[in-house]
Amino acid sequence: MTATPARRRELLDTAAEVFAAQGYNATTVRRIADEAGMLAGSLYYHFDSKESMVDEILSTFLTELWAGYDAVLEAGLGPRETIEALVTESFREIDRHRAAVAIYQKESKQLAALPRFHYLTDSQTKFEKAWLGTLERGVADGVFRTDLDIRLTYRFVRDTVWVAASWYRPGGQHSPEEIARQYLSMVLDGISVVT
Amino acid sequence: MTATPARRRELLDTAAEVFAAQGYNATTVRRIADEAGMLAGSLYYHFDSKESMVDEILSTFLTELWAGYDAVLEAGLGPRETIEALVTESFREIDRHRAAVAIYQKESKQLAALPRFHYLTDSQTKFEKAWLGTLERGVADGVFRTDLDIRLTYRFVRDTVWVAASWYRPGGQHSPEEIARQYLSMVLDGISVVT
Amino acid sequence: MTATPARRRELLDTAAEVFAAQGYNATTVRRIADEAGMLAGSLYYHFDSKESMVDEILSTFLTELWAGYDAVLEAGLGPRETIEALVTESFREIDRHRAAVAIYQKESKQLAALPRFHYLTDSQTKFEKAWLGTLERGVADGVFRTDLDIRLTYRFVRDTVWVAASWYRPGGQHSPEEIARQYLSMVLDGISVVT
Amino acid sequence: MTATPARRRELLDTAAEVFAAQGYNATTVRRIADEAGMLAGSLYYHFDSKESMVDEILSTFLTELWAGYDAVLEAGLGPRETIEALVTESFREIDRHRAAVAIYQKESKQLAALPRFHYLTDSQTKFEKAWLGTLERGVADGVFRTDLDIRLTYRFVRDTVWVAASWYRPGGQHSPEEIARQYLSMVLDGISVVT
DNA sequence: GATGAATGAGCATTCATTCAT
DNA sequence: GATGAATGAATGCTCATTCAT
Repeated sequence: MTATPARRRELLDTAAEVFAAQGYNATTVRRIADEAGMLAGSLYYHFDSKESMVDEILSTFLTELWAGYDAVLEAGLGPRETIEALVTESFREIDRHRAAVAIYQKESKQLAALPRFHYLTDSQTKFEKAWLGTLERGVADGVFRTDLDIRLTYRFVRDTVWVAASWYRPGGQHSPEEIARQYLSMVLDGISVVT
Repeated sequence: MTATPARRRELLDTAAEVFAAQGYNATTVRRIADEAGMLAGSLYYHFDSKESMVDEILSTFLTELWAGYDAVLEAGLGPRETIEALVTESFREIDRHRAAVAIYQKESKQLAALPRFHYLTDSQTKFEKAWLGTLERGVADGVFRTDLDIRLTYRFVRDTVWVAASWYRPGGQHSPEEIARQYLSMVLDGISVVT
Repeated sequence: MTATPARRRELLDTAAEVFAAQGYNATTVRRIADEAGMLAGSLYYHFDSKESMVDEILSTFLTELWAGYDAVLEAGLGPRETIEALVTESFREIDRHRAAVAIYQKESKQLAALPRFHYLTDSQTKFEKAWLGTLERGVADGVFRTDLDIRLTYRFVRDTVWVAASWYRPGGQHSPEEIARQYLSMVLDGISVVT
Repeated sequence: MTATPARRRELLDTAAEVFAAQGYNATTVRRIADEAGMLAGSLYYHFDSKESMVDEILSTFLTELWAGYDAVLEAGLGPRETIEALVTESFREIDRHRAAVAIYQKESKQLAALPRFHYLTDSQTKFEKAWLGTLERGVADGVFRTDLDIRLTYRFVRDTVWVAASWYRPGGQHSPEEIARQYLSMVLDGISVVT
């Protein structure tokens, strides 16, 4: 007999997969239940609502993400190394929580409108502070170019990394670290040959 | 008095705005009608269905996009100049069809499953051929780096450009051309200072 | 330019045809308008409502039917000859008003519930009185069998005649009079060979 | 506690009653639900659609009808006895499935246009073959009159029997067998006194 | 822990009807 | 006489959720 928290995880993983594939709104509770081999009503023994399922999926993911990010940010690295570490950590999270990341990308804007999901906005703010701050520090330190709009750069780097969740498939050709390495190489040095 | 095609356009613009903001599924026909100052049923005088609205929004956009892309591709430019022209053209399209682009980004995967939207898949294929081909040509010509996974590079450049639709607001600080210039600068030369 | 009453007739004939083919409820005003080469709204210049169209179709038919029936009933014929004349007259009406008869058969029960269509019920009553009365007279006179339930006989004869509207096509192989002759022959003498 | 198939039957019986009384199109799903003491949406737990309800009603009826008919047709009876048995069987079916028969009479033409109801057309064809064949055999054998249009006779007998569903009420004065006996007597020997 | 059956609110869509032009 | 555009009520259907068993 599976212990309750394990069963919960299992169900949430199933739900996350379906949410990621079909979108939160387009996913019916019945579909999740089907995938989990039970009837729709039975899910309500485990969860209060469909909303609380995404909630748990996203908050679990964000908790882990911030554990990793905070560790990086508190490590006292230089701006370039911080960026490198954040990107690498991000791809690791994508690897571990692909579905959750995809949901986050697609649905967080909608969900953030609901009070219970305000933490998404908070996270967004913290996120921006971390990345933008690091980039600014890098510009000040002379490691990043000064001729670029810093907010544009921020969006560029941020999106560049996270959209990867839309095509990334765990167990593919490249490890998350390898993908991070190539992405960083492109972001930092560009794709053109230096002449 | 508004001519019929003008009214259609007006309504589609309204619909596109709402679809982009709330997502296709989460958007009710009633909401669109509200926004257009009419009753839900009245929309059906102009359109067959909610589906045919997105259809017209997306196909109009893609038609225009490909007009621009085809012009670039047939201009006989070198790989670097082609990439530059495609990126610039893309940002111009984002400027002109922000809502449509956002819808395309968020919903095309779902919609492409329906027969009537197979042209989305076709477009996707043509798109990949155009960009990937140009990148490969660039690598062969020695203008793009050879040490990068070419498909990774493709996704990097592609996503980098189109996600911009999620935050871009027409009439903002930068013109589409200026944004294109800075994006290109980052993509081609990187964000780090060459030492 | 067509005079108004002629145009009305034309439109009603069109409507009757569609009502008969698709059923009253299933027929949309738009469909009738299409068939008449105009827009749905334009019909309302000629008629108050869809209901008033069937109303006019049915009442016109019933007026003519009763003109014929009354002539027969007042002719002072014997029971057998009366039945023969009524059946013949009925097939002539089916020939002239096929669509109206078909509508009457299919929809009168529903429509009779509405106050404006109470004349359908009245007609039904008169109808029963005429047929049932004649049959009873025939039984009393010894021209019709006495061993049959008279109401059953009435229904038998009535249905037998009118259902023909569901398959009858004007201009077919047999004239209405010929069909009447054969029907009467079956009803009166049976289909089996007398041994 | 009602078992599932029993509940289904119950609901279908309710639906059939309403369909027969108001017509398929004019019957709203809400009305059926009202009659069944539940909400409209609840019906969809048991059935896919309004269409699938008529489908099940009609196909169940036809299955039973053909069981009876086939038994008769395979019994090797003479033409007259076959007609007698078919008519009797028909009235028994009307007795058992009055609502279904009424629906079949009124709606099958419309419904047969839909692919899922093609079996209605098939049944119609088989039906015609059975009756017409028997009549032809009877004419050849000299038990039925030769001076009648055989197709007219077929329609006469067919309609004569089935329209009865429009007025028949189970539990009435006459048993189905008695009605069949009188109908057969009229059809075979006529209503007039042989002089 | 799970099922079966039902709720109730909401949704896309249809359609008879209206009316200014 | 007819059109184009809109109304508003109703319809079939979906779906998250509840709850007795």
